[in-house]
Amino acid sequence: MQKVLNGKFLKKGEYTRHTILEKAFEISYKKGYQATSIDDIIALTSVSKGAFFYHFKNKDEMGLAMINEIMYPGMYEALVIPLNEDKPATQSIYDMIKSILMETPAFDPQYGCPAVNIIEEMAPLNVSFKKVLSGLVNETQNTLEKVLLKGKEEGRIRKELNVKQSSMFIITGYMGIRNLGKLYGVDCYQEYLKELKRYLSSIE
Amino acid sequence: MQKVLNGKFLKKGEYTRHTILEKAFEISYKKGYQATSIDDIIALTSVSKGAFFYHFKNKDEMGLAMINEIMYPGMYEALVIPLNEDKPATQSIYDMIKSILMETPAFDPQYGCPAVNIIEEMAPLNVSFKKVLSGLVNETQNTLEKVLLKGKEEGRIRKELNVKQSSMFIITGYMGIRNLGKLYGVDCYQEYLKELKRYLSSIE
DNA sequence: TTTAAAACCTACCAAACGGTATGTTTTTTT
DNA sequence: AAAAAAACATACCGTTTGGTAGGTTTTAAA
Repeated sequence: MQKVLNGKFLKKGEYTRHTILEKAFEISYKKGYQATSIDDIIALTSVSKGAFFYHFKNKDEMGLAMINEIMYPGMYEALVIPLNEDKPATQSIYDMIKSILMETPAFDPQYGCPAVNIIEEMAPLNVSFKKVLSGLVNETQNTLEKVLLKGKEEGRIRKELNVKQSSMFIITGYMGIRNLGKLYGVDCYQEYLKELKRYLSSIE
Repeated sequence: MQKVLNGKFLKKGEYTRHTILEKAFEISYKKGYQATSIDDIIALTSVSKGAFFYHFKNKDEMGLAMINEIMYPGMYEALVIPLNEDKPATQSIYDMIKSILMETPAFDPQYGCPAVNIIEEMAPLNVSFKKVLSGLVNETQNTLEKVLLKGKEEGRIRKELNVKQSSMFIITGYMGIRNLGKLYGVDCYQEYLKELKRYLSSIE
């Protein structure tokens, strides 16, 4: 019991489990989830196949754990926390999206957004993935809605605005630009952000 | 020389080649490109593996042919042609997107859009795919730009609007809603379309 | 210090994968 | 009708895949 992660002490087993998930996240972000083999993962972790299957009863259980234990907290840090800062609603949303797009070194435009990728790939194929990913998107949309609603109350956003509709529209834009970025790189991020700003000012 | 396709007479070889591409398109739309095996395809076409490799020297060459010979014409029919109808710009764009989303029986919300799917999956992994898919998106964006420009000239769209920016924003929205639809189905299409209409009226 | 549980390792397996080699049939040209 | 080219079929191959069996080491509780 001497391994440390984020200031927490972990049992050895918990630590290896977590590194497996982290490495699986890294590889599947670039190669896709299905194309990432268990052999790929254990090669990068220098953990044996026996250890892998001690912690996860099959690949998909690992994949679900990866979403819950790596991507969920990552989404929280990149999205929920910044949106709770005390700024005008539209500014807060714009800054958050710009920050995710331009200032997250772990994300490479050519590989898009891990969450978007795995939705695209796995939601149609596996109901368990679909459920847990729906939960993740629900949370981000709820957070956006709250910000827009608060903006309304502060009189900074149009009273007639349908916040559910608008927050969904913002999310689809983000998902789309992450996809387009795979073709055109950061250049198209800039143009997207400009038009996003225009859209946001249109709801003020 | 008696096989007929779209009113054209095809040599037998050309016909089988085309059916291979069509079936490959069908399966890979639902399973993903990489997860679709050659055995899957030949099982559905009742064509032998020898025939497959007579027509394509490997799987990726088939995949590229599938994009060029199936998806490209499909994009043309669903996008370019409708946008050239004589309507006000924003109306034309809205109708086209609504039609693709709601009135294309071959597309199932849970499986998204074939073009978006294969961009997401293959653009980061294979430069040949990236190139041909960039071409496809370029053409759709150019078509959108032309429509917006024409709308400007007719005085129906704001003079200050950056058409490149706006057309890209519209495309990212479409890509995103196709992704979100995998989680929430047609229900979210409706809400997206409402906000799209709001956005389009904001550029008038 | 003993003991039991947790954590891990090695070697293996059947199925599926993309692709090839070699031959046969069908179609077209001469 | 003969010859050549196009179009296909069958059987196979090496590799990779997710997963298992069975034993060994490491850690923590008694």
